[in-house]
Amino acid sequence: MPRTRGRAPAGGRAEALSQEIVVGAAVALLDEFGERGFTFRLLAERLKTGSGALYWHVANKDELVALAADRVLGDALTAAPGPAAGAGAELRALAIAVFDALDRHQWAASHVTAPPTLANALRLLDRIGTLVTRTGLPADRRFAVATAIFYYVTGVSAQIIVPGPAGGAVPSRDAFLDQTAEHWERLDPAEHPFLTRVTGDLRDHDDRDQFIIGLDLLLTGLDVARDPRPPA
Amino acid sequence: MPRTRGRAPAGGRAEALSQEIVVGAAVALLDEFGERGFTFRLLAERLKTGSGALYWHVANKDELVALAADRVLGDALTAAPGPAAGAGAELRALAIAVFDALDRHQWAASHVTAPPTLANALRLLDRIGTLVTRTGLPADRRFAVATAIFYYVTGVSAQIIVPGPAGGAVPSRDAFLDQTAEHWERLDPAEHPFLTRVTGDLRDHDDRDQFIIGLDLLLTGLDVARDPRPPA
DNA sequence: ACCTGAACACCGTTCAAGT
DNA sequence: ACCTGAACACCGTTCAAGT
Repeated sequence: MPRTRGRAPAGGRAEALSQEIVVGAAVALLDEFGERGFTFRLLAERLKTGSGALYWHVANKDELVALAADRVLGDALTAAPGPAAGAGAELRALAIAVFDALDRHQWAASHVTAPPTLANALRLLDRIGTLVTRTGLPADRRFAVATAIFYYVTGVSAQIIVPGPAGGAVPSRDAFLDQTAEHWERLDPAEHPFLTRVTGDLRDHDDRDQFIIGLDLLLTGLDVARDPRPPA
Repeated sequence: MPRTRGRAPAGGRAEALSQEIVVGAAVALLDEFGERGFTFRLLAERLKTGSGALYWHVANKDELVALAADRVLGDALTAAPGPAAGAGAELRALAIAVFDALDRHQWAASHVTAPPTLANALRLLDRIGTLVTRTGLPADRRFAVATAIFYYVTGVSAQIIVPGPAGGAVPSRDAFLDQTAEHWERLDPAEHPFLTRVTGDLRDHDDRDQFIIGLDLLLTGLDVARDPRPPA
């Protein structure tokens, strides 16, 4: 039972404020209004408190958003499936679980920084490193490879998951892709020989599949690094 | 010769404003003061104009920063070395040139979005796609692989290159790493079996090398995808 | 120890007015 | 067509005062 020292909370709030409550409310508002629409005033209102009160629980807005993003990572870790057939498969499932969690909270990906210092980012890197170890990779390469996978997951997710304008409003991803594809089609084929030929792929592609394709390239590379075969 | 219609520019500015001049000044100020310290007022002052004048040349601050980031990508493209021995080697050199350019302008990486719409981002993806084509990868996989490499380069760069506080002030990356390593050392080895064993690697690692290690994993994966060998 | 809410310093953007 | 600069609406953060 949480001790409630000092004055009882005002308004309708049942519990005293805590960092956990503040971060939880921040996640909800970031989901709802996006990073743009998320303000301390709004958060204070939602928590029925003064905006100054928040500074008792977090140092500033940057720290709060970082903590909110770390909580999203925590969701991914608990959502990730358990032991699978082989460390490689488990690594793949973990990475996809993180992508999916970040996709559900589009503002979050760009706030996961490296090297990790927050609790769930640390857990994630540790789990990746443990799985990399289990693939049999020599000890002197484990840190670099684990970090590379961590960077891929968070960095590429942030690149793919562009935080659409508002939370609920989806201004049609298809419309955006169509518009971009038309733009590419109007380019000069002499200057853009590749792009002018792949507009069909652009229209059809799926973001999650794209993430997985790159991930599989990376994991294949890991496989080769672990067990190099002589050139044919 | 640029036509200068209307009133001659005030103050000491020799030329009329243009989007090119505005973006150039924005890059300089972003380098100097970081994204935090970069304001339209400061930019207007630097250009000896009113802050409202900037809105004649760019729609808003977001667009201006995106254009500034795209210019950094342009630098990378002109800096990238020419034809190398093999498409794979050229791909690798191009990716590293982009990383280096983004490293020189730490605010830029997180503002390169996908799918690309700005001029230099389009050039970069086209160049990557052309090189991927030259490796001999079948047509139906080129788009996905080229995009994966593009995402890796921009996304992982953004993750690795954390925009230090101010522009010139370097609050010692080593100090930060030391501090993080100490943090990891204090973790419970039962909960973090991997991290507590790699603090040495953390202290010693080089960001650019890390980028390249992941890149090489990816390119190895591409190599295998292009020319799959039967399992041993 | 924790909360309140007004006050401060600042910022992006707009716009009527100029040339 | 392009620039000026004041004005508007808003925001993160601080802090004296409360309990």
